[in-house]
Amino acid sequence: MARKDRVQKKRANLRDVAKAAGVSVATVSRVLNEPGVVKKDTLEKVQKAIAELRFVPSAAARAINSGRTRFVGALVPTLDNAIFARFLAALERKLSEDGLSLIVATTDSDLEVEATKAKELVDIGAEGLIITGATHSTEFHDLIERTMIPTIITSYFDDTSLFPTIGYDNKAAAQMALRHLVELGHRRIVVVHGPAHNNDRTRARLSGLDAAHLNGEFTSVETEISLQGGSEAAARIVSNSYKPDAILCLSDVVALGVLFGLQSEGISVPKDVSLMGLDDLPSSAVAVPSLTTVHLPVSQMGERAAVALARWISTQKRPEAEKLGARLIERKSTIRNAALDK
Amino acid sequence: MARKDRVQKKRANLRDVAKAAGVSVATVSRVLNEPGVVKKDTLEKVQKAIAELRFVPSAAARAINSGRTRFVGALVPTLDNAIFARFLAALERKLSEDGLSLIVATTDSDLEVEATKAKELVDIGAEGLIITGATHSTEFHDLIERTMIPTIITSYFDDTSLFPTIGYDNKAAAQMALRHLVELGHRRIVVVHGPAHNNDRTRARLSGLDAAHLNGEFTSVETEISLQGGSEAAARIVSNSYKPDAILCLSDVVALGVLFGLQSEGISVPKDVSLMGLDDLPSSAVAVPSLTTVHLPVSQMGERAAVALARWISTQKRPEAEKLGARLIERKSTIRNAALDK
DNA sequence: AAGGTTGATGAAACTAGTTACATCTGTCAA
DNA sequence: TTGACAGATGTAACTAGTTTCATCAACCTT
Repeated sequence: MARKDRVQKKRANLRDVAKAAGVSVATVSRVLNEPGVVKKDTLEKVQKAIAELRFVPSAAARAINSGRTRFVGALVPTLDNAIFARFLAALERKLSEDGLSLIVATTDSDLEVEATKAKELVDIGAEGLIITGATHSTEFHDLIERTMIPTIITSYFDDTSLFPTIGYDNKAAAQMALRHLVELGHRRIVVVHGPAHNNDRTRARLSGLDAAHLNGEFTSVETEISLQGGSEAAARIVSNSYKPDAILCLSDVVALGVLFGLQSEGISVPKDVSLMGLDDLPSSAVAVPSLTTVHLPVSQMGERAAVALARWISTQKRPEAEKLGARLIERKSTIRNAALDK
Repeated sequence: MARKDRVQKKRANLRDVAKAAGVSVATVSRVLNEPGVVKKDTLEKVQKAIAELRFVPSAAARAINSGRTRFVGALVPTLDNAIFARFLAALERKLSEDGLSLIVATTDSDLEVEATKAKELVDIGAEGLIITGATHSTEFHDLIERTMIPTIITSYFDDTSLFPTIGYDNKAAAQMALRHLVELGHRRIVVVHGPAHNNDRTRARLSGLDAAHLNGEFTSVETEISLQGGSEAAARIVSNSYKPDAILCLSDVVALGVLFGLQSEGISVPKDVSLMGLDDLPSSAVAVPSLTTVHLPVSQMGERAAVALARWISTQKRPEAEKLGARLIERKSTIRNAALDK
C-alpha cells in the first residue's frame, strides 16, 4: 500500500489539471470559460485531463472571484398550502434552466422570521430573492436597500410597489368572484377569509369586495387558511341564525374545508347554498361538487418570476411589474338563486 | 460628490475590518472563529469595527478553505403531493437549527433527472443529500460512492440498505391497512396504487399485500398518484363488473380522489363500499366521510433526517437506520361488511 | 538576573479559482 | 528584411477568507 496508491486523495483542482495536461492554470481556466480562444489540440489535451481527474471546478472558489453564487432564495409563508408548493415547483424548474439553484425558506407568515431568514440567505450569498406579498418588516426593507439584492414580490400585483411585483390583481380576482355570485342572483353572501392581519393578499381581496358591494350585502368570517379552518368556519356559519344563499371563500383550501364542513352538517352544495373559492387548486376540479373558483396562474407566476429574476441578476436591470390574468372557472358548486325566481 | 463619499462601495471584507480596528487579519479571523483566545479589549475593538462596517464574512471564501458550504440538497419526486411538502417543511425547519440551508430539487420520479440534479448539487458544494426511496440509477450510485457525500434515504426503511434509511416500513403499513379491512369482514377488495415501476415505496406496499392475502382476494388498479388519478380509478372500478366491498388506496391523495370519483357516481362511502387510504394527510381527517388511513409520520421523518444528516456531516460518522412507526387511524370511511353478517 | 513558559498578536502562506499583463511565435504587409 | 499585429499561452497578482509559524511581552521559576 504505497502512499501514492491512496485512492480517494481529494477533489482535483485547477493546478492538478494544469500539471496533468502540461499547461498553465490560466489555460485550464480558459478551457472552462472561453474555450474558443484555446488552440484545438491544447483544448483536447486539457479536456482529457479534466475527464481523467474527474475535475469539477469549485463553486466556492468561483464565487469568491466573480461574486456569483448561482443560487437564489425564496421565502414563502408555508409549504402546507398547495398553492405555494405549486408555485415553488414551477420556480425551481425554470430557475434550473438558467443554472440557478433555489433555496427554500418558510416564514410561517411571520415578518420577523422573514427578515431573519432573508438575512441568512443574503449572508450566505443569495443572488436574488423571491418573496410573497408586499408587506414586510422595516429590517427587511433595510436589508434589501443596503444590499441592493434583486428582490421580486409575487402573489401580488402593484406597479407602484418599491420592488417589482409579478402576480395577479387580488382585488380584481375577489371582485370577479363576488360579481359571479351576484349575477347568479345571490344576495345573502358570507365571505370566509384567512387572517387579514399581516396578509396583504387577503386584505386586497377583501378590499375588492368592499368596493364592489353591488347592491348585495355580505358578512364575513375569519378563519385559518387550511382545510381545518374552512371546516370550522362552515360549522360557525351553520350554527348562526343568518342563512346565506352563497358562501365565498377567498382561498380554495378554505373552500374545500367549508365544503366538507357543510357536507358533514348535511347541507347540500349547491342546492342549499352556492359555494365558491379562489385560487383554483387541482383539488377544486375533482371535488364533488367541483368548485367554482377564480383561477390564479401560480405555475405561470413561478416561471415568470424565475425568468425575471434570472434576467435581473444577469443584466442588473430591474424588471417591470407583471400582471397575470385571473379568470373565472365556473363549475358545479354554484347555481342560480332559486328563491329569486319565485 | 467626492469619491470617498460613494455610499455603497461594496461589502466590507476582512482586510477592511482589520484596518479599521488597527489589527491584523488573523486577529479578525480569530474574533470570528475563536473569540476566546483574543484579549478582551482587542475583541471589543474588532467587534465595533465589524458592526460599523456591517461586515458579514463571505460564505464562499469560508467554503474555499474549510470545504464547508453549510447547505444540503433534498431530492423529492414532486412538491405537488402534500406528503413531500410537509416532509420538506419539517426538514427545512430542523436543518436551519443547525445552521444548514436546504436546496430543493424535484425529480419527477425520473432516475435520470435525479442523477443529474444530484450531480449539480454535489458540484455546487452540497454537504449532504436527502433522497427518497432506495432505487436509484447507477450514475447516482457512482456519484455518491466517488464523492462519499453523506446521503440519507427517506420514506423507506431498510436496515440492509447501502445508505442509511430513515423511514417507515411501507410493507408493514400496507399490511396493517389490509388487515383492518379484512377484520371488518371485507373480502372483495380493490387496491388502487401508483405506478409501481420506478417507485420502490409502492412496490414495497404492494408486496405487503401479496404476502398477507389473509384468505381474502384482491384485484389491483394502477393510476397516477394524484386526485385526478384517484378519481379516474374510481370511474374504472365502478364501470367494472367486479363489485368490491372495500377499496384500499396506497396513498391518501389517491384515496381522496377515489372518494370524489365515487361520490360523483352516486356511490356512498362507507355504506356501499368501504374506502381506506395510506399516508394520513391533513385533508383525510377533514374529508366527508373522514378517511380511515395509516398514519405515516412525515414531519417526524423530516426532523429525524435533518438531525441525522447534520450529525453525519459534523462527526463524519454514518448514522444508523431509523424505523418510524406507522399506526392505523380509524375514521368514518370504513365500516363492517354488512353482507357478511347476514 | 537568566531562562522557561504562556498569552496575544502579526506576517505570510495557503485554499481554488479568475484575470490583467507579459511573452512568444508565426503570418503578413511594406 | 523588418515591423506590425494577431493568436496562443504563461506568470503572477488578485478575490476573501483560514491557518501556520514566528515574534514579543509578561510572568514565573531557580
